[in-house]
Amino acid sequence: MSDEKLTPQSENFSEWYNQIVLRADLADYAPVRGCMVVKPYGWALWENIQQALDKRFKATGHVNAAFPLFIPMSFLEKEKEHVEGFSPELAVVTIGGGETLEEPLVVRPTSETIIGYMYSKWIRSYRDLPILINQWGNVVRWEMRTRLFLRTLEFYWQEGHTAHATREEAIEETMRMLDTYYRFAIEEAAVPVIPGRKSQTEKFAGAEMSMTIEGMMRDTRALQSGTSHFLGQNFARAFDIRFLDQNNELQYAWTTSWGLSTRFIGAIIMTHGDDQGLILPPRLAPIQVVIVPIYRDDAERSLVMQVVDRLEQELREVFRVHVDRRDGVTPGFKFNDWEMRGVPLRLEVGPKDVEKNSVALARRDRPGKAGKSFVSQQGLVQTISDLLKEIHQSLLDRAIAFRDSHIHDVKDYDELKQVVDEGWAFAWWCGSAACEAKVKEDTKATTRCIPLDQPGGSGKCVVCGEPATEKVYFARAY
RNA sequence: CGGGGCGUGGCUCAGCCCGGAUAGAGCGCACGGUUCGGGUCCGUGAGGUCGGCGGUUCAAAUCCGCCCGCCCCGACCA
Repeated sequence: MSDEKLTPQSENFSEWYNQIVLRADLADYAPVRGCMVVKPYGWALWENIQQALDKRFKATGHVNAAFPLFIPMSFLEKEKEHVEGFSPELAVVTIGGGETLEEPLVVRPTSETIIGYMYSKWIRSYRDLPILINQWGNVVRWEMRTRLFLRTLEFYWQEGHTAHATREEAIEETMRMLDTYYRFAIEEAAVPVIPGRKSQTEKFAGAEMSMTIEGMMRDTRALQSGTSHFLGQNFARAFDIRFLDQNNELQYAWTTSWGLSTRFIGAIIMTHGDDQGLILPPRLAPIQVVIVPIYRDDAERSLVMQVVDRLEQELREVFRVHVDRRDGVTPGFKFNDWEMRGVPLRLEVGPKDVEKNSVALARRDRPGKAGKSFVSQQGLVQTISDLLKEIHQSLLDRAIAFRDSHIHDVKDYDELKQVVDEGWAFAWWCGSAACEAKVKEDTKATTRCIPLDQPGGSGKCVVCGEPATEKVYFARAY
């Protein structure tokens, strides 16, 4: 499977990424340009992401539903910014059943329009609000350049769409879902994203305000890892989503939408991975503990397997466990193989362990001997449980340390230009699109977000020197 | 869409410039043995009409034309 060494991150980060996706068995290239096949191991990871998020959505009062893949072209055209933003990347169906369609159907690039249409049918009274619906599905955006997980023509995601009676409530929802993503990223994936607001140029097509969680990858480039949009009344007006309020007055609803996609798998890979391969955060890893039996001959084998089988039964109750029963490959090969696949914890059982009632544990976040320990078979569930928590924390700590050491509080424009080559710049910004554009032209860096966490006070825009009240991150992004 | 690179067994590539007879290697795969606490070793074997179409030629993986696809860099983007 993985016979050769990975290209080191430092040598060619893109190449490292591509190799890891293929060799860790997460996904493969599909026969259609820009499309991917998510392989079972990658899909298992996505399923764990889905479960973790879905639980959080349900806990905040949301329900799931499913809307059609096809959307009438005219729907997209009802919201001006929306159609302008998406029309260049639409896949359009013009023939169905051998006949030219009266109206072309677009394969959904996102579902605000069709859901907006349905909401206008469903909403009559303030008593019908709020509507809090999420959908797990796939969408298509005809991108120029694609990369597995990061940008594919078709991708899997969830999109939440809510409608509210008041502006305040919709904004509250927008922020709640941003916080949901933020906590998911930190608590489940150990990915220390920064929550903040998108600039007007970077916001979602059709939104009044877009919130984002931005992650720093190990090449210091930024990855937008999840978004939550306050759509104002834009889509309500376009689709006539109106209701009678308590005073019997007709009002437009306030809507939000929020999404997180399979791109997040890319975030996990590029936040934690090292030159040995993938490192998966314990709470999301499809396999949390892999057991590698070690033996020389049939006699040792049966001895060892007895213990392995017993431990498997015991651990299976609590963890996602896999026993590597492959014969004909050496333990050393298996070690490397599972490290490539990012399994957070490896458990080795050999003849010596059978004798001493012990096992060897090797943690993925600390390569080599440093991460290896020998522990008793007694109380193993607790030992492993503690260790997995520790691994989660150490992954998070490491990622935070990396992120913070590559964020530079820049004082002037020269420093900004220098810094964005190998990090993020944190700077005062006046909010003008012209200053944003200048930075982009000079450095290829864009504003990533205006973080919620602001130092307060005011300063001078790093580009034009005009008064500024907010600080923003500038970085090169995926 | 602009710039660059590439398409030869499953993978990575050699061969192409300078056309010539059964198209090679390493890895992987199958079988047998050997090994097994950090990517074992040996043997045997299966597997490719060289991206597609057309042209030149006695003869094309090799030369010419068109097309298709992929990767990297840019513009666009979850």
